[in-house]
Amino acid sequence: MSVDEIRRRPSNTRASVLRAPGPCARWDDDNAAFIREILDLVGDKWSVLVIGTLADGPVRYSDLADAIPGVSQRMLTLTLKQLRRTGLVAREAFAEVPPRVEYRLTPLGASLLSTVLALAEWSAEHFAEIRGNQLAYDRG
Amino acid sequence: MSVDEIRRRPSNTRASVLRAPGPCARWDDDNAAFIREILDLVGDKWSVLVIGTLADGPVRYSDLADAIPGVSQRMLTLTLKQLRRTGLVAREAFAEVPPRVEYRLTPLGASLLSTVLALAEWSAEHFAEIRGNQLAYDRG
DNA sequence: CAGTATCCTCTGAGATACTG
DNA sequence: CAGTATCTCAGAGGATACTG
Repeated sequence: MSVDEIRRRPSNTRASVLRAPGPCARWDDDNAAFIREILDLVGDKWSVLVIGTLADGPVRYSDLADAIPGVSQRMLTLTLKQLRRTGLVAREAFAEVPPRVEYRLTPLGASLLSTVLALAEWSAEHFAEIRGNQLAYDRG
Repeated sequence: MSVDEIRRRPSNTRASVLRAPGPCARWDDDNAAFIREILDLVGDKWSVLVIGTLADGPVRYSDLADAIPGVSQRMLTLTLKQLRRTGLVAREAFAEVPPRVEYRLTPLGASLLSTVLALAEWSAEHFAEIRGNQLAYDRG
């Protein structure tokens, strides 16, 4: 899929209006909003860390909290809720004492994991280059 | 590169400390911070839209503003500054009247574009499924 | 045209305390 | 254990006006 196809992808929420031709390609409002929605999800402060933690199999709530440095209970709960709503993560509660709740990736979540992994790989590859650019820029 | 390799990738900022083994894999603090840094960049409200707009070649400041729905001058300027600092975007000013300034992707920026495109493609493929999940979740 | 400068608002998110 | 309920605050980001 090309950039332009994504930019112009017909919206299924309302008729998308092609803007008047200009000096460069323009984002259709709907598609810009849609991309932003996915990026909000992926770019969310904790989502990707949660997804990465669930890569190897089901994990309990408290183990998630331990595995992810710095996450608060509130944010972990909100993040999990959001991921469940999107269908990336499934929750299973066991009727035991003490209570046990496990979270795991759905197939959809697993497919996103591999995509996000490509981004992580890119980051790892260009880490040094980016740091160098930042230093050079900051020097003047 | 596997999830675990990314999770454990040795930091070049300070010695990374492997955490005590637990019930599930844990993120090393440094690597979690690094991934968050890249996701902050990519997940930024305007960055990806700017990068996508520059996909086809150099674009002037005011054309960028027109091409990206809803961006304010302030945010466009800040986003471009950030992208330049990271080395994803280059700026060229022409000594003319009226002044002309063009922005274009660097090779680094172009390589990120293709990676982000994979994410956009994933989004497009699973758009309907995600919307359905959200509806189902919201119903009860 | 291509930005800066300033003000202002509103939300993301941490800390803390409580509960089934 | 696995959450929820409040309080609080910094800062992301919009609107507007100004400038080289």
